[in-house]
Amino acid sequence: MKSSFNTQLANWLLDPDGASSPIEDAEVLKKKLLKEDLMKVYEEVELPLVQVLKDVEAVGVSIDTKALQTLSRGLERQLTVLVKKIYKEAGEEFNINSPKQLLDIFSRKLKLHLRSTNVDKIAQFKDKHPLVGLVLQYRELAKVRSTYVEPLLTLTDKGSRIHTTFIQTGTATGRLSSRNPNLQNLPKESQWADDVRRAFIASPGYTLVSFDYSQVQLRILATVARDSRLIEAFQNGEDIHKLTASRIFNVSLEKVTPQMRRVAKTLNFGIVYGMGPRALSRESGLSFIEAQNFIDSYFLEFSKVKQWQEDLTQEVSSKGYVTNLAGRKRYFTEPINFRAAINTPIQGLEADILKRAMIQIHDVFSRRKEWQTKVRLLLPVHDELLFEIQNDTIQEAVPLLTTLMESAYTLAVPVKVDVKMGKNWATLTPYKKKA
DNA sequence: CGCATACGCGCC
DNA sequence: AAACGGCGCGTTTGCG
Repeated sequence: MKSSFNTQLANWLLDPDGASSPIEDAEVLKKKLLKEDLMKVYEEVELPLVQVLKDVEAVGVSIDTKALQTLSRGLERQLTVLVKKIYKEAGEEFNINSPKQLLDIFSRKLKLHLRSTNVDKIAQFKDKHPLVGLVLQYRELAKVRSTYVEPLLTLTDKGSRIHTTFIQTGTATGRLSSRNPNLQNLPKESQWADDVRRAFIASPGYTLVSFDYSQVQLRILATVARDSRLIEAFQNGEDIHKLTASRIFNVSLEKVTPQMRRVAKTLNFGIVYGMGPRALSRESGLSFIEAQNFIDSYFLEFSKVKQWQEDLTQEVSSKGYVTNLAGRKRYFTEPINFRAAINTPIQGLEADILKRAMIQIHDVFSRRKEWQTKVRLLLPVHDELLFEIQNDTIQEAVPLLTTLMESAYTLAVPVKVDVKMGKNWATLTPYKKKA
């Protein structure tokens, strides 16, 4: 089979931010890929992934359009009621969707002089005036309807399946993105999440099975920072957030309260993003000083992580780029965003792990003709793969898929996958191996 | 009038 | 005063 050189992939790998002008000539691009040590990730990951994604797009996800239509009508009705209430409370009609007009209303009617109307800023004033709560309710409903329910109904095909488009060359870190519709940002925790996700169903005779990499970014951090404490904790299957809590609060593991663990969890995830005290205090409710102290304690305890961050900022300053363990590369220009630089090798390797898993799985299952239609990849979501599997094949396929995902890439710590299954995407329950 | 931008918000 | 990384999208608003 003739496989022509993919210039789009090559251009993107050479400069995933798309800052420099694309080079057209394939021979020049090949030389550049070699020179920049990007040929491996091109040949082993991006090129084979093209066909995998095509297949995934073609399969699509089955949608319960009846459920969506019911949801749509319900939202419509409730929104009508809400709008009336809001106009009444405000004493006039205005465009609730306009932050500008909303600020004006808040200022004139509530004597609340704000510079932003986002939920974090205004939620605290819910008790002060009923209008605030009503507006937030309206926002939630309007968001669900206009961003999810209506577009999903529009984009579902005659066979009740929806086909997203994956953008393989759209992100700076190596992740995929999804559009028309974006199936990677469906509500999960909000009040309406289940109503939306219930509409994503398994084909008749199939079951949805999701495979989630467990704390993969922290496992990558442990690996790249070579932090022995983190590595040990993952090797021993310890509760990583509890461990962090114990260290930063300077108490024994048994004395860690749920509260302390929560802060530690925020911090653990934040570290990956280069989080500062301000962000931590905002996220956790701690004071700025407390947040600063916890970050200091964290770096005192996990000094290798601190060291890794410092080394990396050095490197990006001198070389002008960062790479991840898979060889993927991202250039930074002045002024360098060091937080992005810190996050890039972690988020990027996560993407490479998932991509390698997808390719591996595609290879294995396309070789087994009898399994081709029985195990279908429906959707990658950054650290998760959603499949639909024919009911009589689940017991056989799940362990194999789990193993393939867990062995897609070798880290300094075990790579673990959590499996859940169900008839729709809202009600997945942990997979239990049959005895 | 269409297009680009800002805002706000959903996910990992 | 401020900076927590990566996305896509609906709506409003300003610009040309």
